[in-house]
Amino acid sequence: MADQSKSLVNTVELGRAIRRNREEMGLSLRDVADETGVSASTLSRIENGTGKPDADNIARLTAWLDMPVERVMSGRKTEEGTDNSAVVYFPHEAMPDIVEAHLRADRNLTPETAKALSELFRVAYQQFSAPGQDARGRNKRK
Amino acid sequence: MADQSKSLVNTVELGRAIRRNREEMGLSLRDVADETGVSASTLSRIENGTGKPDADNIARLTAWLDMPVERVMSGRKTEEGTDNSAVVYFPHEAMPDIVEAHLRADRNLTPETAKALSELFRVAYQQFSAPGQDARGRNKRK
DNA sequence: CCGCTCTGTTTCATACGTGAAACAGTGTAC
DNA sequence: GTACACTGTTTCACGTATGAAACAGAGCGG
Repeated sequence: MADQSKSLVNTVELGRAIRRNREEMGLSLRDVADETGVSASTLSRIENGTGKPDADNIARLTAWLDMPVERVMSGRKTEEGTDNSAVVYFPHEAMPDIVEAHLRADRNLTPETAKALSELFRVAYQQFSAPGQDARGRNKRK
Repeated sequence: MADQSKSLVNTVELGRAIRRNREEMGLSLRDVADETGVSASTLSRIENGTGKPDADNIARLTAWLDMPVERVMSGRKTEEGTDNSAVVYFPHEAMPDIVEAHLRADRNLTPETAKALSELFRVAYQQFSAPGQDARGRNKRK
């Protein structure tokens, strides 16, 4: 009998991800409610990790987060350990953006912390990047 | 306001997949119930497509089927987007490793600089990561 | 025939997730 | 001041998914 007690839905992570994303965008609960079709009350409960959202709402919210559902519904055994399938190589000058995106996606960080870290990283990276050979014009976008 | 009415869970496909898999293996509903932790009655309902299973049961059953949850919960597929092709979701605590790997892959940095940056990042990240939150145990029974 | 064991299905009471609406702060304007 | 508009949270009635148990067959051995 496969462990009937344990909840396979990571409500805490989902809640944190939503709150982070929402605050980053400067949206209210009711704004997100309008966008996703999930009521503000339910959103509040999910962000605070009380109870467990039903499948429809999980689908709506992960879609809104542009996040894979597996991230939240961990029925599968995800070969724990350094899953380097997550490591991808990328256009080199986009590094700060990539890091920033990753930081934003990291629900262990508050939005403020994520922003601070990405700023720190951006500065440090640009400081140290290509001190001598940045003759090649292609640089950070935006 | 995203379609509030439409169900985002493909119960029919899930039910069919389960029944096919189960009959292929020559298992009874109660066998699968024992393996997955989903009761036989619920399994019967799901196989016949009546009602909508909750998130936990979907997780359990897709795991048993070794089927990606996206197959059944079609909130939306990650297709377009702002060049997040390089941005992937990753194991939560592996963030510093990811960044380090990226830095190492960056040809604009000397190995020394890459190492220094990754060290800096690692320290800063661990410093700010996960301030107080821990997994709040929410299993009342067992 | 009866009894037994298996099957899938269907009650049934319970638990709980849900959205609307009420609530409690917090600004901000007048 | 006191209105007003916003915020997040909580209350509430309701719908519904759930598992245990009851049910209805089917197949088989005595």
